[in-house]
Parts: sequence; C-alpha cells; structure tokens
Amino acid sequence: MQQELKSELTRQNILNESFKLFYENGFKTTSVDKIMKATKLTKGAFYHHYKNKKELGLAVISLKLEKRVCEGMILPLYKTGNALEILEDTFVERLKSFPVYDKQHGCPMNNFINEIGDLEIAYQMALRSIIEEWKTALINLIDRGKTEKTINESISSTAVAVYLISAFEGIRGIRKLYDNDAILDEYIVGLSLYLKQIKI
Amino acid sequence: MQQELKSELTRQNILNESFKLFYENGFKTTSVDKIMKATKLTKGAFYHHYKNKKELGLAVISLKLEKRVCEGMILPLYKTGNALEILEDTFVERLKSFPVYDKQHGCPMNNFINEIGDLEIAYQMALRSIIEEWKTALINLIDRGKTEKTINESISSTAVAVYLISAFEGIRGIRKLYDNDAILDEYIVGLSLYLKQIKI
DNA sequence: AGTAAAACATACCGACTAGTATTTTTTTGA
DNA sequence: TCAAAAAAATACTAGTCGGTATGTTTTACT
Repeated sequence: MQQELKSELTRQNILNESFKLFYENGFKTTSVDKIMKATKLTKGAFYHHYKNKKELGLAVISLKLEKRVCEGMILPLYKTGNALEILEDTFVERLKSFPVYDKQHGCPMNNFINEIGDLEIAYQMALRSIIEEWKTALINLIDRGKTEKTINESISSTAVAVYLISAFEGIRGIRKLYDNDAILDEYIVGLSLYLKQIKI
Repeated sequence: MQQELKSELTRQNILNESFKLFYENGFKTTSVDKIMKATKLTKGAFYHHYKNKKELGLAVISLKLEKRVCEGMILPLYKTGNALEILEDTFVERLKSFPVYDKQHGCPMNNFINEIGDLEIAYQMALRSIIEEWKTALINLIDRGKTEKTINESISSTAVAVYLISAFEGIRGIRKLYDNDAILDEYIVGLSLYLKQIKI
C-alpha cells in the first residue's frame, strides 16, 4: 500500500514538473533529462513509470491540461444565474485573474495544440477531446440561455461556442508578444460587443 | 554582379526551405542540418550567409511570414467597396482557399507566436510588428466604414480588429485537431454573426 | 528472516545538435 | 592571366537527445 502511494507520488512529481517545463519551454524541446533533473530523480525512475516521452505527453494532456481547462473555463459555466452574464464573467474573469507568468507563456493547451496538434493522431485526439468538452459546456449554457429567454434563439449555439473559444485561444497566444495588458483589454471590449449581439 | 545574384539565390533557397520546414515541424526542432540538406547545400554555405539560427529565424519572420500575412490578409483590406463586405470576404475567402496542407499545419505566424513568442525579445518584436501592421489595416478599414456610414460609429475599431485577429488565429490552431472543415464552417457562422453586430 | 517484485540509480548507446576552423572552388576586376 | 575575395565544402567539436541494459535499494508478503 505504501508502495502504491510512493509510486503515485512519483508519477505526480514527474507530471507536475513536466507540465511546468512544457509550459515554459515547449514539449519537443523539453528533454526527459531536464524533467528528471527537476524531479530530483533519475532517468531510471522515469522509464519505470512511463513507456516513453509520448506517453508522458499524453498523460500531461489528459491529466493536467484537461483539469486546468475544466476548472478554469468549464466548471464556471455550470453556475446558476443569467447565462449571458456567466459567459462574460467566465471569459473576462479568467483573463483578468492570470498572473504575469501565465500571460507571458500563453495558454498551455493552446501551446500544445499549435506545437504538436499536427504531429500525431494520438495527440490530436487527446487535445480535441478537451476542446469538445469545452465546446459542449458552452453550447449547453447558451441553450439554457435560449430557453430562459435571455439569449437570442435565432443564433447558432455551436457557432458562438466555437467563435468564443477561437478568440480566447487566439488572444492568449498574441498576448505573448506584448509586455502589457493593453491587447487583452481590447480583446475584452471586442468580446463584450460579441456577447451583446446574442442577447435577446 | 553574377556573384551577388548567386548569393541572393542561395539566401532565398535557404529562406524558402527554412520556412517550409519550420511550418511543418516547428522552429526549434528544425535543425540547420535538415535545412541545408533540403537546399542541397552544406553547413558552410549556411554560416557564410547567416550569423546563426536566430538570425535565420528573424529573417524568416520579417521576409516570409510578413509577406504571407500581408498578401493574404492585409492587402485585400485596401480594396474599394463596402468595408463590411471586404472584411467578411477577406476572412472567409482566406479560410476557404487554404489547401489541406495549410489547414493541417495551421497559421505559420501563429505557430511562431505560440512556439517562440515568449522566448526572446527579438522574436517578440518581429512578430508583433506583423500583428500591428494587420491590426492597423483593419482599423483603417473599419474607420472608413464608419465615415461611409456602413459601420456603426459607436463600436471600437481597435476592439473589433483585435477580436477578429484573435478568433482567426485561434481557429487556425484548433483546426489542426480535426480531419475535416466542420469546425471552420462553425467559425465562419460565428464570424458572420459578429460582423452583423458592427453593421449600421 | 527470506524472497520476489517494485522502485529507482548508474552507465552507456548511436544519433543528432549549433557552431567553428579550415580548405577548396568559383567569381571578380585589373 | 592572375591574385584577391566571395561562395561553398569538408571535417570537426563538445554537448544533448531518447532510449536501453543492468545494477542497487526499498517494499511487500509469507
């Protein structure tokens, strides 16, 4: 039992350090050596717990990225209240709450998407499933807004969901190029304008 | 004179093959060796024409990326006609005209932004200048629409420009995860909806 | 206590990396 | 035609890469 715990802690250690290094320096250019140096363990430990670097990448996507997007962008959508306000709050609050570190390095998921989204089907599927989960949650919320007569019935929930996600991920990348939040503030004005359109 | 021409041709050769390989496999994981293998030249030729890989990266950004974005997304904005229609046409037509290759590998500029936008100030500045050029062209067009009374004066041109760019770059990345254009079509519906809002 | 298995460490492999030093080939201008 | 300069080729370095083989330590179970 103690062994299982230790094993799990080691896996979490590797996962945490991997996520951090992938986020800061990218997936392909972060070596197993660097990761294991960060964990204070050795390569032997890594290859005991993971088959190869690809398996680690998939684990980071499905365990770390998925969790992060879920907690930051999906779960807030299931709160009670005016659907449109929840939409605006979630996107705006998320952006405003990021520390400088997160603004400089962009969205970890978007980084993965752009770096290895076209590399292998396995990565594609793992990342796509997060996007689909996010998209579904948005559609559900927008549909709720429609039935509650706070959102215009004539607009396509799917289209709005996709456009919201696209713009959010896009600005997370572009913000990297700047050393202040002006571009984020402009995005927020653009977002608010967009949400006004779908109001009833 | 023939020497200058040869030199220029070699630089173009290196630039073209670099762009292609960076686009397909990323900047950091494309080695100088791979590039020079593609050019059918040797490493000696490379280091005769470029100081190092960083200088090549900056050249690709300012010569190849800038040109591509300019021709595909900026110059069309300066056409005559209804500003709003030009906006919609440019974004939609650009997306629709991409070959599968470009859909699979995303936007070359966005790839650079997400991979090395937070790596070094030199890259940041080079990429930012393209975004700024694009943003300025969009703002000019929107402002023209306002004076010509086809675009709502009360909306912020800057905010719309930023939101349009964000969403476009975002969807270019997300499309990588799919093997068909459904997500692009949904984006286009979302875009059209957005543009309706800024109509007078 | 003893043994098997799990967890981890050490040492190594061939392939690849950015960059340099040196030599050869080609072009230029007098 | 010939020497200087530019262009390109060759050979090399020290370090890094993902992965493997094998050794040692810790834990679990009887």
